[in-house]
Amino acid sequence: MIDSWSPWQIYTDWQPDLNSFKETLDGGQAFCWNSIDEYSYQGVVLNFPLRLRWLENKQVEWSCIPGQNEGAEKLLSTYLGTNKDYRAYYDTLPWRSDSHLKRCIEAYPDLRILGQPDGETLLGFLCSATKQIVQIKEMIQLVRSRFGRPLEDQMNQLPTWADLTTIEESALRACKFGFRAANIHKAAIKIAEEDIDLSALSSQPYEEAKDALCQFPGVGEKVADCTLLFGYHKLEAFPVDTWILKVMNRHYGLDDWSPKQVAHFGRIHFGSYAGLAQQFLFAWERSFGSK
DNA sequence: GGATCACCTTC
DNA sequence: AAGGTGATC
Repeated sequence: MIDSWSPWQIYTDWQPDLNSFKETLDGGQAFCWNSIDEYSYQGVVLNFPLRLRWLENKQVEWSCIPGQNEGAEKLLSTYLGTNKDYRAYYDTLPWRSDSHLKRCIEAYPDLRILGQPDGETLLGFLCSATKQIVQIKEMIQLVRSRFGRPLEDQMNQLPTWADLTTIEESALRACKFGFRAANIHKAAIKIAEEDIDLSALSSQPYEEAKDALCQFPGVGEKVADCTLLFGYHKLEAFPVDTWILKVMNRHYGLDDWSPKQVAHFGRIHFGSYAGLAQQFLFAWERSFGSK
């Protein structure tokens, strides 16, 4: 369709290198971005269709649907993290004494932790158990196109948790959700019946919010930590998945440590911004750590 | 408590 | 085997 996207606008608060740009949007924090070409992505966040592109001078530009400019700009400032002092975050990480972490940061110097809508983040990571990123994206895309509110140009909003109460488990299974369908259906019912306000968790401390999330079926420590890190911007969350177990084994000598033990080590070793460190380690291992 | 296994489906 | 969780022993 002609003219369905606004003119490109400069996003002034982030000037990433190309690797950091791609890894931030499409490195497993979010499952809604599809590449248009080597330098740009299109996706839908809440009810905002968005495009982001990277230019040679490290400038990032964005575009939305005409009429949504104001809302889109506000959303992006949360999503990409305006006024966050990443320099200060890096400074607290132990890269001075941790040469592997230093190497990971140098590979993705402008990597950011996204600030996604909480409900979308929870749904995404409820889909993530023993799935690869491409598969999670496919599941999310299917449920979006079949059950999400239609937006411009064949794009759809992700179903809300209220929407999900009306979607049968079998319909979710038909979206390739597998055994995750039951968890998601039950979580939706629980949210509705107990009148749970997911956004209220953001004002709670990390441990309390984590306990609350772990009450949902299908949410254990790893899914809770991912939701807290990418959906509530709680940077002390340190998700431990198979990649992080591998990292800790190979680069930190933690042989045969349990996920719980590794999570404890991570919080002690990396500190208040352990989740940011985790994302560097994760990104590096996936791209450069050989099998 | 810690270890083991089923759970859907696909690459 | 793939970005886990929950039930069972």
